[in-house]
Amino acid sequence: MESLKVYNTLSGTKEPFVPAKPGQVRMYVCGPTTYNFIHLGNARPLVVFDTVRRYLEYLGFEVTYIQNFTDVDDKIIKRAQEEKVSPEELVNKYIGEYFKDADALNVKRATVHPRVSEHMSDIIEFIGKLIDKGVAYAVDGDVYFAVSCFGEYGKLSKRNLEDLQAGARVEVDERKLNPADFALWKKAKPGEPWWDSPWGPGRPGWHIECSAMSHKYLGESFDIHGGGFDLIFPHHENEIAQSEALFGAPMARYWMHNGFITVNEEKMSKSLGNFFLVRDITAKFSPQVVRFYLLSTHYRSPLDFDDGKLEIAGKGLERLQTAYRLFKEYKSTATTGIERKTEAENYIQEVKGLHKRFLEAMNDDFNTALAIAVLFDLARAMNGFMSKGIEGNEAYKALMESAQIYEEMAKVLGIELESAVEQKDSGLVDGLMDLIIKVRQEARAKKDFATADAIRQGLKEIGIILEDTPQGVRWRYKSKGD
RNA sequence: GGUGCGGUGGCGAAGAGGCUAACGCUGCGGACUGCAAAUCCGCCAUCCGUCGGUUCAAAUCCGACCCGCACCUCCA
Repeated sequence: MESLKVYNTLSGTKEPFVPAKPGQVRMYVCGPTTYNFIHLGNARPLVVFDTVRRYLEYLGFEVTYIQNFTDVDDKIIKRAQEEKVSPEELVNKYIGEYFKDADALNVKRATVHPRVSEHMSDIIEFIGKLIDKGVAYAVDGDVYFAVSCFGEYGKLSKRNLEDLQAGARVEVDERKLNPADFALWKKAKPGEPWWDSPWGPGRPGWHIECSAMSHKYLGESFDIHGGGFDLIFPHHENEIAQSEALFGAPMARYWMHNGFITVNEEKMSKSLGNFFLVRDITAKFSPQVVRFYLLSTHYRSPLDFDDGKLEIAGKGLERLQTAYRLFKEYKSTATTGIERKTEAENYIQEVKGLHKRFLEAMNDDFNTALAIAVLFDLARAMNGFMSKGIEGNEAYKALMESAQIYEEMAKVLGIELESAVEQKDSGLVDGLMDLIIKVRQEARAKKDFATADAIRQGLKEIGIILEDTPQGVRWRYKSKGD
């Protein structure tokens, strides 16, 4: 089987994935600027790279995962002034809120979540070294990186300095040596937060934080650097310039970029104002559905958002969860019967084939859309096997094995197989339901279908679904969308 | 203007030289059922933006064109 391949923005091709240190993966993902709740566009890289991480861990790599918080920034200052709170308060609030959303989406915590405000000395030191190296210069309190000193500038975004100048939409600052030079340190303006530095009071430019912090936690050269497509230029291009000019080594071996979420085919962004907060979406749909939806398209493709798409995702996820629920029931009521060894063996062969297809999908640049398709195939295989009423030891073992593989796959994708509304809370409810079902069964036995249907309908209205199956009566809580 | 990505059934979405073009939703037919639901079985693109070309063979490669999107400015 082909081993893992990763699309590298730097080369524009899929490359075999080989980390610098065998068995270990060091990755850095650009995190949000914490001045608001996160929106769906922010959520995509979280879920995508969390899935990348989960798969790498599944493959047995030890993953060091760093995700920063940009907590020093113009927009934060502005927002803090508007809300009449200090930038610190604002940032702490939204970092707390960030974790609520990320946790709900099943995004694992990073190994470290470094914050700019807590790494000022690292950043200042980094800038100092760039000046010493002669690739950065200070001009009355500001410090700029001299792009012309870095010969490979533009290699990530595939542009050269001439192109950039031709397309420049920003007014030229006469103090810069080259119009494309970018700020490493910005002189403090009145009323803004500032830190002391050798160049006077000020604060870091946007790009330097990632160079300084990734260096601190992952070293001069690490394996994967991830983020959204829109960070390729200028953010990641500038990070490369800073880090590689200083260390002379490739900053990251693989650069991965996720596509955008669009709304009516237009990019969802804060500046366009067409964004949807994760918080507002999860008020209508379960966070699990949101995660499932985000993974249902390959991470590099654009993904259009509207409620209808989430409804469809919800139905799909429910199908997967139903299969798992049926398995749990089968497991608890499994009986011994006639051995059907051939069927069991055929089944397990099919399951193994599906498992292989799942790995192939994930190995092909984390093709979660295909991986999910395999999950559907496995769900159907399990349902089919169970519905045949095959019994006996071999069948039981085969089904247990398939369910274990099913669980593994779901875990790699971070998808919960047990619906959030599934928790059968107390014995009291179970007892009451047994009683109600018994009464209804008596009505059915007497062909009093009016009563039976009224009970079923009534339960539905309070959120409980009854199903009369050949195997008996089943009940479950209604999920969002039912 | 420069750079990059994409156009696959009613919808969403995989596939990137050669099995009947996955998978999900929807729809239709069947099994099961008092009915409903769930589940299972089957059907639904002679065709992959358009026009040419390469090839024994193309949705997949090449060229031109049309359309959409993104980046070049803060943005995931």
